[in-house]
Amino acid sequence: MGVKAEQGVWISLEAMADAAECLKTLAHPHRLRMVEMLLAGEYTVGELAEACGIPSHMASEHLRLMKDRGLLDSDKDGRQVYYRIAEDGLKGIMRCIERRFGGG
Amino acid sequence: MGVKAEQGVWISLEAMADAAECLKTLAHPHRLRMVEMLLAGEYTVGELAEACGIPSHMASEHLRLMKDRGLLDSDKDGRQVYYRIAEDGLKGIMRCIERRFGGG
DNA sequence: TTGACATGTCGTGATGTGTCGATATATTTG
DNA sequence: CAAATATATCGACACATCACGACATGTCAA
Repeated sequence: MGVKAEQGVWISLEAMADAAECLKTLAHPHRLRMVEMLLAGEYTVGELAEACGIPSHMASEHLRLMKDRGLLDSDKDGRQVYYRIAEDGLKGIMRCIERRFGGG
Repeated sequence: MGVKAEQGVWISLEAMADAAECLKTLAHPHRLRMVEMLLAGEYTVGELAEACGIPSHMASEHLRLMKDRGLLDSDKDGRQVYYRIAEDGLKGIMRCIERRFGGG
């Protein structure tokens, strides 16, 4: 007990606040599902909404939140809007989630 | 645009809810700092509190939250309490965070 | 036993978040 | 133009979260 490694320098609390905001944005079952899907390809608001079982105007709000925080980006095509991953780090996080929570 | 991979089966929304709860628990700068430290060794409530710059009774609340949700465990030694990592998956998540937010 | 110390618990007020219905905007089709 | 469709926005409400002070518990040492 009390055994600790020799390390005195940690990630700054400011960086941890950024990381926390990113995790908080991700920490919702529907948003996680959307990110999971978008890591595999592009989807419209309606497709993402249907996969989550929610009305599309709610999907739109989740997507806007993630876009505002830099996680996603979007392209308009006619009256549809395609979203895609903008933050590269999401791939690694989702891999961790799949390892721990997937196929169980 | 509209290019998507051939995949029809995602992690269940129930599993995503579990993952979301885990991420939400982690999504706080002080809790992230605590987890980062505990991945390197064992620390007492007071040591973790000082590293975060918060009173120890607040550190105690964060630690209880993470323990209640299965992320941490603790051992009492006299009047001190040592916390340690209980959830193996935290290692991978923290590695992602260090890659993306560390040293920058 | 008394006091100091480490940790934990409780109640509260401020702030943030999720959900939903109603409505708005933009685009295509007839 | 009018109707239908896809997406976005607004306002309101319930609910969760956070930081904090006050207080409680347990442990050690004099």
